[in-house]
Amino acid sequence: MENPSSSLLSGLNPEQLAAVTWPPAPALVLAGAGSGKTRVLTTRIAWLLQSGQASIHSVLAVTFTNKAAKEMQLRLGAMLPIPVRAMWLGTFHGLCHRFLRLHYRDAGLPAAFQILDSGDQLSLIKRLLKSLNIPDESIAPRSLQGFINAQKEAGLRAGSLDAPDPHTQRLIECYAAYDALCNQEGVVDFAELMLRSYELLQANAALRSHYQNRFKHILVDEFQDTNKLQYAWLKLLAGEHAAVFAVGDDDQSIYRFRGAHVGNMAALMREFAIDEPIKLEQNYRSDGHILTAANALIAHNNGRLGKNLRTDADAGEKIRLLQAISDNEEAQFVVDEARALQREGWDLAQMAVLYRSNAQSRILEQALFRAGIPYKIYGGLRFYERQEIKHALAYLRLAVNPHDDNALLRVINFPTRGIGTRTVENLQATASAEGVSLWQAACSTGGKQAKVAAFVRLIEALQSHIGSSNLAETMLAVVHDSGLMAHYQNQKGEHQERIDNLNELINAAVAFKPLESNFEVLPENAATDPAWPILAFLSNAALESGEHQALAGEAALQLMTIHAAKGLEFNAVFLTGLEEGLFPSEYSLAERDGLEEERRLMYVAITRARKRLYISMAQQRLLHGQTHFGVVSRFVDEIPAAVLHHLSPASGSLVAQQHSSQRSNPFHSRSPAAQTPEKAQNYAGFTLGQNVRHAKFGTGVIIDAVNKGDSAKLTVNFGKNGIKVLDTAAAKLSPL
DNA sequence: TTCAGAGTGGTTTTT
DNA sequence: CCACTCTGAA
Repeated sequence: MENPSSSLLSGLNPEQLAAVTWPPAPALVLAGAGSGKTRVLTTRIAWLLQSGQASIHSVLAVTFTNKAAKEMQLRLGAMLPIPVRAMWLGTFHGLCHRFLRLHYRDAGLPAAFQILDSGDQLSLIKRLLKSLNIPDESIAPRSLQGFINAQKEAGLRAGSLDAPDPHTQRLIECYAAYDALCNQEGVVDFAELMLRSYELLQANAALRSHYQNRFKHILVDEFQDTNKLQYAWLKLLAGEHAAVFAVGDDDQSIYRFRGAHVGNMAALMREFAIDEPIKLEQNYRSDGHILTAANALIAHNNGRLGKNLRTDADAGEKIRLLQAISDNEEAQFVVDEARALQREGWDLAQMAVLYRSNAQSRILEQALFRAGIPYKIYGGLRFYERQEIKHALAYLRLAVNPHDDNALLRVINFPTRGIGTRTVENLQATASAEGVSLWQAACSTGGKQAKVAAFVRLIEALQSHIGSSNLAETMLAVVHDSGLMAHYQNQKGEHQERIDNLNELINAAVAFKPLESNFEVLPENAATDPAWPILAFLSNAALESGEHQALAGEAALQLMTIHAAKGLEFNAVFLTGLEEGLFPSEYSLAERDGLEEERRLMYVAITRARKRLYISMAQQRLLHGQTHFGVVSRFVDEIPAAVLHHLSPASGSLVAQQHSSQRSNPFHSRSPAAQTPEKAQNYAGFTLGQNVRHAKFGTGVIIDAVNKGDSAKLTVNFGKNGIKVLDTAAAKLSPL
């Protein structure tokens, strides 16, 4: 009989197999672009569960984006019949949120605490600065926001900071005032979700040991993107015993500007005594020339952990390089080539146009629009960030947590109900004089002001709705009773989209699956508090506002920044705007190691392409209303000339002669069939997944076995000592 | 209170 | 160039 793990593990290359079946000890997997990183991560979880080494209770798996988390859930669910949603599998912020909902009391938070997204955070900061009489030119709201987030991401509270200069001193004071205000209003920003969780684990020994004992396996995706706080949180959760299994690629670290700390990879190796990372260097995505270019480019960086991608694919086509006279010509080139490829049978949805900054998209858009080529731009305004949606949610937030001043200010006069700046200022004065929230001030002065009183009654009506109806009915009431829907319906002009969005929000409330299935143990307020479904819905909206739903529909050319393209792949990629100053960006050159980060970005861009890669630049470009004259980016010079094919825009047909016949993707793993775990079979006294010790190779884990009469042939992964096949008749193996 | 016109500033982005 | 914020008049 075939052993149960074989179907799970079949099709893995030796490196992947070594990673998937690594014994329960800390490991760092250096996974190059297109090397099957997600597959390794999910297969390892499945293997740990199937071989009985772990239960879904003892695994924690963390990613950065909701997209990645969903992908893992999906794949895992396809491999094993398990209640995936109850697992601690999610984003850093999502898991911390779950933790804080469970332990809100210990964390010092109200049961109805709300999450601030970055827009909410910024408006709260503006309000704070105004109340402190600090003018914008003294401290810009955005810079304070950056300061606060950076401190939190480094795990630092205002009280523990020292000021090297008077300006920083002011910033620190504002930080302290900001935290106080958030506490007063019962709101937490994204970074606070992490920091509060970390501090709670650190301060509460009982809680800490509970979770440390619970999580035997901690798996981390995109580890190179973790910031210092996230790393500290992981370390605290891991305690002395958990097997931290981190997957990442230092060459794809492109988020330093928001706190990512590549140094965490070296720190992990040092602090968890990992001798050597496991390297996944076999690339299953790109043709040879493309990979050659990527390897050569990234070799210009210093301080890499060291990794070189290889492929079994053919060299494929050379990279096509165009120096256009102008940005218009560059855009026209993209249009012509995309059309030509489409005529050859390439799928439009499998082509992408990438650029360094969003500002570059406009001219491409115009050209595509004129040519009638369908396209889809990623990275626009997200659903939950649209103003009509934020307004509706603010009514809801106010209903569950009336002390949320941010929410009150957003909707007290929207739609306009005659409560102007003057009235609001009076409320703010009353509130700060009496040390109460705006809501309380509105309630107490409402008697004198009919308009304010009407607003108070509106919110109270919504509150009573919560007690008597379900989420969907409450949402319906919010959208209509607030006057929002009527407001957009009565306005002439372009408001149909907003109306559609509000209806879509009601649909989302109807379809919302309560978070209950995300908890094995429910928070204490979940069963008793009628507002719980609303809290769940609002949290979900804040944490998952980033999901750009891939629109199913007509095939469209994909336009996005290089950052947004990370993790994606396309048959053909147009990499545009390769000019000094633009890419690498002027900004980056001033920063320490900024150029290296830009080069990693270029590396990410190149490795998105499977079959065909175009690189283009414009000698003349209109930026901020001014014409810039650019020279070719140094990154182009760092690609070996042997893999480049220069195109000349004057030569008529730009499409090179070769036709690519392999459109279907010959590689790519078959997804292993769903597999029910079978009863552990006995192999000469051993079972799959069992940990064993060998005199010479140390401790390892059994990943495969075949019975052979009285003895058995065991395949054992000894971690850094490799994978060995041992005969129980000869080898001295003892159970651990 | 509201709306329209002047002014300003402008990487990358997830949660 | 364009999108967003602020200021002044109706």
